[in-house]
Amino acid sequence: MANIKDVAERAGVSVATVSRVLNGRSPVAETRERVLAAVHELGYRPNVVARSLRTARTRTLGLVISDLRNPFFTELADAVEQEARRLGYSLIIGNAGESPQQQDDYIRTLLDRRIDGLMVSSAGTGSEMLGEVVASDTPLVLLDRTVPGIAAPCVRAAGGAALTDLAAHLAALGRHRPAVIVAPAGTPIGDERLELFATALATHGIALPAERIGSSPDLGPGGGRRVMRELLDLPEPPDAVLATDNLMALGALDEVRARGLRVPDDVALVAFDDVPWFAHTDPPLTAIAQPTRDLGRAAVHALLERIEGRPADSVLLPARLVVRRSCGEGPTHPGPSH
Amino acid sequence: MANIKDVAERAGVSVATVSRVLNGRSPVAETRERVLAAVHELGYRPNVVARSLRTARTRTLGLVISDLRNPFFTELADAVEQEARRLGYSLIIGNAGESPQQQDDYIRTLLDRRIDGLMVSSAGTGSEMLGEVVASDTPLVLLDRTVPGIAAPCVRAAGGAALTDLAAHLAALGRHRPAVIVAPAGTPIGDERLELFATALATHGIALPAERIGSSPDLGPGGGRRVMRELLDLPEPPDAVLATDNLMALGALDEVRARGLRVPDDVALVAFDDVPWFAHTDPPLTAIAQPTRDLGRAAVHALLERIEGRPADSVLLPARLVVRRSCGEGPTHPGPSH
DNA sequence: CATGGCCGTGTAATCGATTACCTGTCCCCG
DNA sequence: CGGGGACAGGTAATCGATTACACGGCCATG
Repeated sequence: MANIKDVAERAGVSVATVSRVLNGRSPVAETRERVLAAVHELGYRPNVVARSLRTARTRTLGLVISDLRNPFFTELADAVEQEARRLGYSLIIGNAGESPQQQDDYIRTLLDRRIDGLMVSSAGTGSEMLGEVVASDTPLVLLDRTVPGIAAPCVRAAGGAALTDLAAHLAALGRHRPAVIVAPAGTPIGDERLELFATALATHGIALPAERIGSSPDLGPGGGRRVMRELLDLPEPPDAVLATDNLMALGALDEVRARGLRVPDDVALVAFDDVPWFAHTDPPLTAIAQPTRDLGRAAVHALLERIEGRPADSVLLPARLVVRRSCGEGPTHPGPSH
Repeated sequence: MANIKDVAERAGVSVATVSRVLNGRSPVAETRERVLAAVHELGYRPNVVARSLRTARTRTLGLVISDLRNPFFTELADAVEQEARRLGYSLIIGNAGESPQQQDDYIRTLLDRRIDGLMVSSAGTGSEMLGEVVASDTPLVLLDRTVPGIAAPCVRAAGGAALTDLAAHLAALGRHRPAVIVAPAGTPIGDERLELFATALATHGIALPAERIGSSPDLGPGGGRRVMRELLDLPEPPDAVLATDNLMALGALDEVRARGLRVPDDVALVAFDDVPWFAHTDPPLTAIAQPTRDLGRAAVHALLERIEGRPADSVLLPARLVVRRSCGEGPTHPGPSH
């Protein structure tokens, strides 16, 4: 593969001149033409590895997400990737698979590659690598999930308004025994959603007792199903369940159907995170939709601010309630009317 | 951030010795200890950019896929990423969004970054960049989709057996007016699936006339829905539809429901590509499942063979039919019995 | 006791770019 | 007509690693 020296020789100039032409500096028209011709004839492309070594910038961002197979994170990653690319950056996506160990592994790799900035949607709790990121001066932005003790801007959705709407929705439908399926206590975002929901319910005089708060360390469908089983086995089973993750909601739905029960007749079901598929499940699921693509874009922008040396603030974007049919009453929907 | 020179100074040795210790070459125990101590105290990590410049290897692979938001490709990407990481490689995922132009853009970027090898699940047809990849001697493996005229091993699923099973399944259920929703003619993989299916149907004496072969350049739900509309508007509408992509199947399902028709009562629906959500749609969809994770692993292995200078063969892994309820009869399934 | 080989380690070239600094030309103006 | 400034473009240092080659010390062997 041709390098800058080959181009210089063919154009009869020095490497410095070639570099200047390609980076839009001084040279005069005639020289410039010769260089560009040589570049074209040789099919020359600058070696970004060498360039990065010299300039100490890689024009690459890192994104570590909790679970690539979770459609919420997929869409987030897609949005981040598009925005990064639009701004001239490449993106390396790291998949932590909800394991803090794997997450640290990946952050390590990304730091080694000297990425210009890092976005992390943190898996689980305590990760010493995040501390190292801050110590290494690599610009960092947290995405979707905050991490206590880490001084970095966080971009996420504010669920308050949507959860208030949801509480009102459930109250209006006469559901008075709500339950929640959350990530284990200690996960900042789970705790927050739980608290906001409980507060919203309280304004309608509805309680959320501890036994109707179920959690599982497995954030996939399996975990959701197991928690739903426990909830349904309660002496006073819930008449409405909010799952704080879309995959857990799916598992919960499985358990309901496996028992021959029906949503929403026997129990209402709501998911946090709206994903396209929820419109096609049986029944279509009411969900709290995060502004996923906006979150991705905002994260990239915040990160670029930090990369360029400016401070960046945390960003909170509002989530909203999308009512379908899984609570007993939905919008008139062009679907089969059974 | 500390570099190799800092380590050398602190350990009282030369940079060469440090490099040798870290790469497991000669040095003697005592020197080695001093070096490792210095590495540890300084928190030294080798600069992979500099290393790559020198060694001309980046230990990074590229994967360009057609659409990150399509769950089939997501799972594929996830499998590829895990296997690559297991073998000590990083992965840069590029999202072509079904646009050949964007695909070429991304391939260009990846070549510029001097990735060690490239996997491409090609969007659409004719891409001159793929030719350039071959010309640049960058190891290349095609994934899921072949590209005529490109001499590279291709890893994909063989749909023959599954499509034969499907034809038998439909025949047994008395469906005699099948239709197909495919990508536009010319897309190698679409054509192939179509042909295999037609052949399989023929052995049961079932015809697949041209008017029941619908295609759309839009491979998302929108395209699927539009094609399904045309099919249902036929004077003799089909009683079974195979969509060769999971998102198109989803759009098709939408159209059926929007008309107040029912699956499978009014029309059977089958999707190529099984994704977890199909078990939760209304009704659960019968699908042809590709061995997605195996495909991802095989692609990485084939690519590494080529990177290490050995030839690599194309790989064909069998797909299989997963029967659910969208053709009118499914396995006893723990679901609501309505 | 001299010589040769081996082993551990240092010196310096190298990868391919960017860029500070210097040189040489040309032109303008006093 | 000479001096200075502007500007094009060349020379060489630099980024941080790897690695070919050289060197010196030690041991073994003739």
